[in-house]
Amino acid sequence: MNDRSSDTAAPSGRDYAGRTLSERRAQRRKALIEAGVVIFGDHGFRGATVKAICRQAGLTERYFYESFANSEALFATVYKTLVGDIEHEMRDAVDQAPAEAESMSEAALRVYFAHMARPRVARIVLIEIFGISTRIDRTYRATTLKFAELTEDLTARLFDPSVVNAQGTTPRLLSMGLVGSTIHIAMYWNLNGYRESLDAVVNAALALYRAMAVSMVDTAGHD
Amino acid sequence: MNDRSSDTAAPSGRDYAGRTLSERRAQRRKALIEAGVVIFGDHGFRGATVKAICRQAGLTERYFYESFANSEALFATVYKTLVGDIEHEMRDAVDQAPAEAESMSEAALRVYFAHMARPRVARIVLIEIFGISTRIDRTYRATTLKFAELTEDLTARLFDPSVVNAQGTTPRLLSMGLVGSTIHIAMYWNLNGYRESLDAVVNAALALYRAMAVSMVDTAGHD
DNA sequence: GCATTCTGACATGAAACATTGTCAAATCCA
DNA sequence: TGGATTTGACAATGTTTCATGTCAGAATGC
Repeated sequence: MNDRSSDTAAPSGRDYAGRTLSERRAQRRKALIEAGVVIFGDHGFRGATVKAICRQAGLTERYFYESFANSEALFATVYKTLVGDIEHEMRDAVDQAPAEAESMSEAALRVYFAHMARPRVARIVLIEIFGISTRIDRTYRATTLKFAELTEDLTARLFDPSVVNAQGTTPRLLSMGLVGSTIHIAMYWNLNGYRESLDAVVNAALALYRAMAVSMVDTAGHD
Repeated sequence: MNDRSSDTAAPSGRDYAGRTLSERRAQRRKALIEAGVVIFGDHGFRGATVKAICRQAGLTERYFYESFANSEALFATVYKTLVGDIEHEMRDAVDQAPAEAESMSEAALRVYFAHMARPRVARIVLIEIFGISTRIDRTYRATTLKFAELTEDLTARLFDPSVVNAQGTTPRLLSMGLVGSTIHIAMYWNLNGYRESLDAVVNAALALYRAMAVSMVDTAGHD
């Protein structure tokens, strides 16, 4: 359902314009992904046509189906590419930050919101991802889980199991809640026209993480 | 763009089957909204056809266009109806709860998650709402804002402006974050097959509200 | 009872798109 | 250079669905 390796074309696979077949294919595929960011980001998934994407990529429809089975497959790839880049950059920022939960969290959040400041990326990652298909919904769930796990890694000590169980809830639900607060602040930021500064949204998201930390420490201390 | 009052039909508007014209129209409209919950909830917005909705409602296509300009208009009405019911019931629960922030918050959250326990409602309100059109996106933003304001009303004292400004953020962003954490816990609950109990998700959401409250009080006290 | 209106089943037209196919020009390699 | 392949532009086909139209029969008020 995702990508295609070979299909209608190329019985021989010789060079063309100084590039091998696989190089040409990879380049076209990359162009389609970048065009997908533009078209999906500007018109949404529903408003995007294969023709418009190919036009943006400077390719014709035939090459679309060389790399992707349909526009949903391209969308899934676009989404995974964007999220993968963000995750990678976030992990780098965490590694380079002082080894302390607050600094690491702030570094990660700053990277996240810097990406969400790009309207096309924000629209794809925050809005368009929903309601396309159950398959894509599963991709979203998996992605969110990964970020929740990242959150749990970062702040593992905040979610002392005994404390958590005493409150009658689970660390997974709490970290999903924190991830959701971050996502939603970004969503509001985008839908409301980016009126707030980057610092403001980073601090708001961070305040919730900090509050959760403080709350946990307090609860543990008073027991 | 939303609903229609009169159109192709009825130059006279006499009774039929013991009901006036407006009564019949209202009944058909209601049937369409209820059918919309089923069809949109089971197949999503993209997977829903006017024909399927009419079939579910026990009506023919003509009566669809009597009440709605297109399926997007029906979806908007379905969404507003569902959210309006939830909001109404939440406010009732808050009014009947002990006049104390934690009890009121818990009462409201319990109502919210009780509704989100219905898969069709959850899918429409949490998933399908996104990416249909910019108009619907605005509806979502307005709805979320209303819930953020409700949160702010409930916990006004938690968001002492001086405290908040000292943290370099705004109460609106914080309340949006809290609303987002609640929404996202519900989304996870739904996408993950409702594995957790109602109490567990209510407590997880409540923990974040409580944490924010504790954090604010602490910060204010230490200044 | 009867002309009129309402209803439901189905037909029809129109538009948008995805996907495949055609073909001439560009490019390669031998 | 010449045969083969790759590319790009565009046509063609088929499907889907919306939105409206048609029409016979049911129900109404007078």
